[in-house]
Amino acid sequence: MLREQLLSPEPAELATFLTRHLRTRECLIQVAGLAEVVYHGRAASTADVGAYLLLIKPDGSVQVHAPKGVKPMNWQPKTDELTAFVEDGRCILAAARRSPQELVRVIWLEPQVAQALEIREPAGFVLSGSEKQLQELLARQPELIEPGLRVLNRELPVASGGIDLYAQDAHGRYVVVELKRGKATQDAVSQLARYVRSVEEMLLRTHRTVEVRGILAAPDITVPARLELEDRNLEFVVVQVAQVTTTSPVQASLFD
Amino acid sequence: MLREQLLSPEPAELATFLTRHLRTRECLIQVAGLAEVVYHGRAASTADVGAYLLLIKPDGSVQVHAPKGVKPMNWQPKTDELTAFVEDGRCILAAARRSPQELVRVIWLEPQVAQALEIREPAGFVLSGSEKQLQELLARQPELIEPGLRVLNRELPVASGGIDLYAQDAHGRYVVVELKRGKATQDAVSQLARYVRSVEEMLLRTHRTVEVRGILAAPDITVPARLELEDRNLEFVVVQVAQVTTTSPVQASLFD
DNA sequence: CTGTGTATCTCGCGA
DNA sequence: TCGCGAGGTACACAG
Repeated sequence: MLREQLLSPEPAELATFLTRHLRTRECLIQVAGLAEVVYHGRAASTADVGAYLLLIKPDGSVQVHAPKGVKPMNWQPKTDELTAFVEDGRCILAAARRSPQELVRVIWLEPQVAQALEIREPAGFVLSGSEKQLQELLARQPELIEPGLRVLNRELPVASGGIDLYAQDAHGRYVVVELKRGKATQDAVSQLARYVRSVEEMLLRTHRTVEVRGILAAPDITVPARLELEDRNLEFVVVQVAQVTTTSPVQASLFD
Repeated sequence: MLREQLLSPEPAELATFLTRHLRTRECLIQVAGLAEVVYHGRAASTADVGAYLLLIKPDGSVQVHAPKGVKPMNWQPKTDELTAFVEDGRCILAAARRSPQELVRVIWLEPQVAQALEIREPAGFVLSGSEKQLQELLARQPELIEPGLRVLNRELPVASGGIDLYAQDAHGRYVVVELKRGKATQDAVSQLARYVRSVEEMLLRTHRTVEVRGILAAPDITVPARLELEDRNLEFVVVQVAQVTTTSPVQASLFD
């Protein structure tokens, strides 16, 4: 799996190494050591010489990690041009991107370890608990939101954006449901209000008068959001994706 | 800088290695090889056996990278408990976190390379072009928004959230300015409308009548946002953080 | 290509 | 802690 490793390579060595593996696009490339990083694009940034870790994935994405946090210090999600060369006696990696026009340059002063790791295609990855799943669940069992609710549409497109669930209640009133997988904030209330307004406008083109209900469905809601919700005459309903509560010995020991 | 490296370690070896370096919290730890990853917390996920790269930073953050994308496949931003042990003949890394209660487990089937990299403290990192900078600029030169505008407050706290710029125009009318560093969307319009409403309510407690203007200041705006803005009687002003347009030979060659 | 919305968002700042 | 908002957000998806 470790295809190649260089220890404290010379600039030219590193450049050759990088160029070779960038070409094949088969390996995850890593370089660790002292470097400067410059970014220019949507914003601009400079990082003084420090000990950083560079990752280049086979898909061309680039990330430079500092010793803290999950987020890279600098990155490039999709590179259109990825080149390594020697300039002023130092190896430089340049990751460029059009649209938006952006450039990340990593200037290696003291590369310590460079590796090329062979990576097979990614294996099956399943994530559960997303909003999409919640939507599917509630589309099947709208009574979890309110008895008598009938779902007319999912992801109903309306004046930019889609309404999570569009429904009719037991009295025939139209209902806009906005789902959130986490605690609902004021943003969600604004979003819901926007959709309700769109639906009202839409219905007023065919109906004389309309009453459209707006329901925010989430496991929880912040206090300010709740206030604004009530202020706007919208409603809140608790919904929850069932989480398997495994209490394996390991987990128990780690949390207790 | 490369403190220690193991090639194809036995489970017990890897566990010992991890435990030792987790204790010192001095090194960035890396393990690459075949593993399974399980996550359970705000959501839940499983990844089949695959070739992944594990990074553990000195601050305790954990990330598991698959061969694609900037985002890790699994991660843990801040771990309260980080342990490595052998179970059923396999080395397991467990990263646990209270609040939210979350657990990431990496089960190593075939660890290939494990490294401990010495990392010095992060060097000076300067980002320019942020909204904060834009705010500072416009607070100093409010005439860039509108002639005669006087800034009364920055980050004025109001009903949860802060108003970027609170000002008064040449006619003495109060003005709420919402800044965006990028293209303004409907969200920004909602936000601005919310703030204008808050200010109106606030002023109505001391004034008989009020007229509060709302200005969205950004380099650009989406069409739907513009429509909603006009609909709500709010205004848009183009502002731009000056971007240095370096056209160094390198950049030119990379983009042309 | 833009526009929109989700995210285990992360991260930092305040109350 | 919670709540809010920014982010070079990344990323997927629709029109």
